Amino acid sequence: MADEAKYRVGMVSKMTGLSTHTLRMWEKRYAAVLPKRTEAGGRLYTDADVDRLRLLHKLVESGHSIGGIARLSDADLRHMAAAFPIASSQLAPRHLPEVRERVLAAIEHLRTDEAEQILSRAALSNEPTEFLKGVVAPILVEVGDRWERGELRIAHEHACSTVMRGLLFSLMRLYPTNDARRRAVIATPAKEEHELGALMVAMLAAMHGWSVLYLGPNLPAKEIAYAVTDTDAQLLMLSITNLKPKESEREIAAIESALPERVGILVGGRAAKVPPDSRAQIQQDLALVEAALSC
Amino acid sequence: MADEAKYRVGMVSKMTGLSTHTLRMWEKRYAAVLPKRTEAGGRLYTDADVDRLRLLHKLVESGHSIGGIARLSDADLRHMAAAFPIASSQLAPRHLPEVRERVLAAIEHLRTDEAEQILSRAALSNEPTEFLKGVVAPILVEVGDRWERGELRIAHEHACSTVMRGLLFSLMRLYPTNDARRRAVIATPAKEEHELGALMVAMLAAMHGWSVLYLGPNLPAKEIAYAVTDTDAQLLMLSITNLKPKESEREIAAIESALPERVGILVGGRAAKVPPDSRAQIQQDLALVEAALSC
DNA sequence: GAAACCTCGACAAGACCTAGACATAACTTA
DNA sequence: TAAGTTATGTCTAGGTCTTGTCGAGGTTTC
Repeated sequence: MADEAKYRVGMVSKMTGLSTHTLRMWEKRYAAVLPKRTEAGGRLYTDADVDRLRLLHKLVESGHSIGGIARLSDADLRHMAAAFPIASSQLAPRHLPEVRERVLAAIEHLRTDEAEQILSRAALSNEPTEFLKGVVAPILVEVGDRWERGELRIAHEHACSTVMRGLLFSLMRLYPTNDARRRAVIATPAKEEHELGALMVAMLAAMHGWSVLYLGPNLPAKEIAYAVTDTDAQLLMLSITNLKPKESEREIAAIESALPERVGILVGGRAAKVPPDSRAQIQQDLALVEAALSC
Repeated sequence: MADEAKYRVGMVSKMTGLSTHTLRMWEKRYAAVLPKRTEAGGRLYTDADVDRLRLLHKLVESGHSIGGIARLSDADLRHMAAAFPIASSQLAPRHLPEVRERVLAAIEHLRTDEAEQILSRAALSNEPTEFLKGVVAPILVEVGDRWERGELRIAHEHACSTVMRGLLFSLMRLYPTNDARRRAVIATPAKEEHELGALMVAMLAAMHGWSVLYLGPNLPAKEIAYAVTDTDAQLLMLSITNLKPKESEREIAAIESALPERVGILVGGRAAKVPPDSRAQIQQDLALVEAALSC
């Protein structure tokens, strides 16, 4: 259905912006695409052909010579196009929905470098909280959903997590923390493997001048308590997205009982649940987390 | 499909900021790069050429004379470029054992920011392979050992992994890859959670100009195969440190059977084990991995 | 029958090629 | 210190190659 040859040359000309002359020349001289023919000899292009021609057009406009790139594989072309994003198309993607779309498209094709590039730019040209709430979180949710619907694979989910992890980590380091008085420990309790929420929070905390000790996912209660005590931290932040309510309560109770009174505890994430008598606060909304951090 | 030289001199001029005159002169007088030619005699540069020219340009701008550096190897150039900004500040401890000691001490006190700082400096003032073999790997081993001896806790191990992960990730991004021809997928098979070996290899690959798709740990065979096929990669690198021999063999066999012939497979890590009739190569030594990557 | 296509050959603008001259700055040597 | 040498980027001139566009003459599609 999709690989049916259906477009004639005039149509393709309108679709790609290349003249029919040019289309024929690119075929004759460089074999850029080799469309099927009707019995009478008329050219019939597929969707794939059109995509390829668009790509070639874009690359030629950005300075490549058609003779040099016409015979490269589609994959190579896409890769080259990703390497020249600055040229015309993506100067400053400030519009968050567009950023999301483009990142998702890149993830879908496993082009992590492209995703990283778009994300880094967007991160720098947007308010950090907005960026987290409007780009990072929605993308993670969307990728998760699409995976559950079978539209994406585990490989995509891994690629996405990896990109986000690296990005958040780098962003976190943008904020040099010298404030010894405000130290926060951030981690994920035992059995909770999902660390991206914790990373987002870590970034927010670093941004607000906290000195962050980020310990990553899946850490036993004892260890978390030890880290907090040893570093004399004032705040412990936990992220819980996949635990059962019982597990969540148990872990938090265990951590809490091992901590000195003065330590604040902030728990976030979809599956956060604290025991009834706990002093730990649940805070789902990133903006509220931020508010808590800035005081 | 293999060795695509695709940029003509005008394009390269735009990419590097050097005039076409200068490009030709550097070639004629100093053989700085020796691009392939079209049948008609036109220059055709590869991505590697462009990278090299960028490097040379940078070094020339920072005071070196082109005649003096034009014939040096890529590795030497990169080394010079990395060493240059640090040379003046001499803050960086060059002595690797000292770096190790200081990082370990920082980890012991959960001072991750300090560990990061020392590591970043050391990374920039040393040959990457040396850095990996002399600092990153030994520290990971040492932390593991001390943990087993009860001298360090899980929290330390987590903190250490987190720091290293972030560091390797950032270092990987230092090498922008425009080379569409050499694509590598790097991951860890199902059940293998230990990703730091894979990250080290990913960094090496990026350094050698490979375009790296890093997928992280614990990925099922099908997914790995899908990613390789979908991205048209030439090389798959796996790291296996904690699997049982049987598991290792099973996973690799599964991956291998789902891959096209042309894809090279390189397996590293303490617990790497391949089935007897496999075409996958085992390579434990980072220097040898590097050798495999540079050809 | 008009519009859309086909092939082939021609053409002009611009990108490139080589070779050699030149200007400037840095370094050597008398 | 002055003069000579070397290193290096830029320019010109004359010729070749690349590539988009046109037109002529004929065929297919609607």
